Amino acid sequence: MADVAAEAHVSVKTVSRVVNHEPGVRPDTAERVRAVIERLGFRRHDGARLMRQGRTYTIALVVEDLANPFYSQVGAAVEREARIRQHQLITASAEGSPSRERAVIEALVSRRVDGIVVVPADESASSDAVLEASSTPIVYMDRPVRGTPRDTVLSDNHGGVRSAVEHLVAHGHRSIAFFGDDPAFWTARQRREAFVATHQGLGLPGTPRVSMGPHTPASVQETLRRWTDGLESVTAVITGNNRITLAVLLAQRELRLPLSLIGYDDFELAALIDPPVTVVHQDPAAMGQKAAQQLFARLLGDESPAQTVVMPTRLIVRASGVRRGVPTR
Amino acid sequence: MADVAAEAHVSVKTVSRVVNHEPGVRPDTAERVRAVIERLGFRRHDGARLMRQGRTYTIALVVEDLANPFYSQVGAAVEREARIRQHQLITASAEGSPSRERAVIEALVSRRVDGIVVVPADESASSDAVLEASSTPIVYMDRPVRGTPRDTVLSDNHGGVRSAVEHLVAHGHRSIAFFGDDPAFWTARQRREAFVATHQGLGLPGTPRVSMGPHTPASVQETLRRWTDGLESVTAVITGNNRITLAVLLAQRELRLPLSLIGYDDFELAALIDPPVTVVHQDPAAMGQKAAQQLFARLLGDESPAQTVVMPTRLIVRASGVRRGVPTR
DNA sequence: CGGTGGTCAGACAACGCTGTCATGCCGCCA
DNA sequence: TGGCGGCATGACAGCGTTGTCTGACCACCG
Repeated sequence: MADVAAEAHVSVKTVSRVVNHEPGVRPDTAERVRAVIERLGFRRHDGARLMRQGRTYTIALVVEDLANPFYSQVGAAVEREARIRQHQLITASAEGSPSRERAVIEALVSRRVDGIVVVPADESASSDAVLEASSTPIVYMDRPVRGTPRDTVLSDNHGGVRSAVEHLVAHGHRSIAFFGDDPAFWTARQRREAFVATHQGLGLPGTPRVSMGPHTPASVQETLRRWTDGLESVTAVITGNNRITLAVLLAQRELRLPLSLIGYDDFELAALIDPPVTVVHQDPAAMGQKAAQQLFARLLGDESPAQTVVMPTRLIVRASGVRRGVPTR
Repeated sequence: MADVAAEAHVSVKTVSRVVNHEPGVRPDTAERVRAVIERLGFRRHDGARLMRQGRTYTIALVVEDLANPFYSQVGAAVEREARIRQHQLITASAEGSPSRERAVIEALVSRRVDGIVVVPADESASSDAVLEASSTPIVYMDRPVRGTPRDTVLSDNHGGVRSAVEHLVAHGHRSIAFFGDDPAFWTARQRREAFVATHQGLGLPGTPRVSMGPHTPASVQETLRRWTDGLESVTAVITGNNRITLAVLLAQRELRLPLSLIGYDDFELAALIDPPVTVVHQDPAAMGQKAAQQLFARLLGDESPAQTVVMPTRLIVRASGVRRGVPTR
């Protein structure tokens, strides 16, 4: 900027004014400055600018794994909201490790990002102190966190599972089982509880059959074999996430079981599997958008108490939920 | 930092030394400073630090759409490389628009990111001047760009298509058609050319049947109907990307065509479709990793001439490639 | 013709940190 | 006892901007 100023025989401040379209520069002066800027290929150094202004116009997204479609859709949505508001997005993976997540968040705070959206690795509010000290706004997604209340965007796990159970029951199923993810995950526990509650609420016979992860394809197959072996055979299965849906589909094909199935999370080509798979759809893009909007509201000075939003799920009915199972009697 | 210095009765420079683990501070002094830092919740302001040092320890990735699995895998790989090297990653979508891409790149250059990985929207080197002036290293991915030679990481489109054609021919197919994407895309043109060349190279009868995009499900279905109607019916189809594979699968199901199929790009659950879909797999993670590595080599001072790397593809053989088609005679 | 107000432009400090150089102190040796 | 070297620490400038304040100049009015 100093170079431009010298070349154009003006002060740096005037160059600054021109660059930022500030008023109070005579058109001919501005033109002269612009010409020099063009000639010298000058670009304002945003780092310096933002330092002066105290804001970085940058937000961050911390997730487990960017390649996971759920997170990548969240990422795309958050990036979009950021771009609309002239902010940049830093994305970072914590790879599911709470300690790495903490380190990542601290690094982001050191960079003075304006705010952070996090899908937390666990429920310990391990970065609370840092966030507090720096008063960096944060929005948690998908899973709540203990400690200081913060803005949180969750998915309606309970409603999603309930809609799945109800759908199966409406199609005549009475013997429904649930494959959940590792109960270390909050969402997995939520979905399990929802399954058990709905199972009992609807007065289905017997104890709810539940198998929680971590699963392997072999363990899923083994469990499935056990459940379909005998008089009280399961006729329908609900899965707790994407990966498990895949495992169940494979096992089912292997064992030639005509089970009904409802998967949690929609997936590409679910419609092309035979039979097309009915799923509980959470809308990651909507969740990401909502989280980003919450964050930006805070950045604009919203001081209201922390808020938890529960996003609805939607049952996408395809063919796999209808009765076609092994008769129970 | 000044606050800490005052509180600990030392100079800011000493605080700086402690924060950065520089030698030349007496242990007891360091300890006192650390205590104050802890008490005050001080965090070094990386923006200021990086400004002083001239590097931002930040790289950027510019793609079309973060939610697209191809790009999200690239993103995850690039982020990983960045994290390993203590850099942050800014991700940005250009949504396929060259002008937006240009704006995005200019913004990144203004932020003085240390380097950029781009999947370019088109072949016009529209950001050349800016990159040149700022001497920001850039690596192009998936598609080359005209203008100044730059590091580029491509996929072996020719080899991928050739392996697909050869696989089909090996299974007795003689009448193979190709559905490509919009020829505005460099990769689409590459794959088309590869198809035509291989078709002729192997001495397959007739003119190669090719349909280029943009496609709609309806247009795909119509074309497919035409090609399978009559004596010279097509028995196998090769698709030019993911989306087209999906469209063909749907059309095929609709029309009840027992076509063989090889898709470009692997996709989740390709193994679960009936029959499981044989695909040409490009490895987005490997491409992203390679691109990031190239970029970091430049950041470390590698001054060698721009380099183009072509990453191999792999044919993942499932069932859909074998002969099962309508007899040609 | 002096005063007033408006327009354009520049000087200067500051954002928070670090690189460079200077300083003070201590111990050691001749 | 004077000189020297090494260690711990600090003063200061500067990274590239922008906010604030000041100043020069001009036009206009009474």
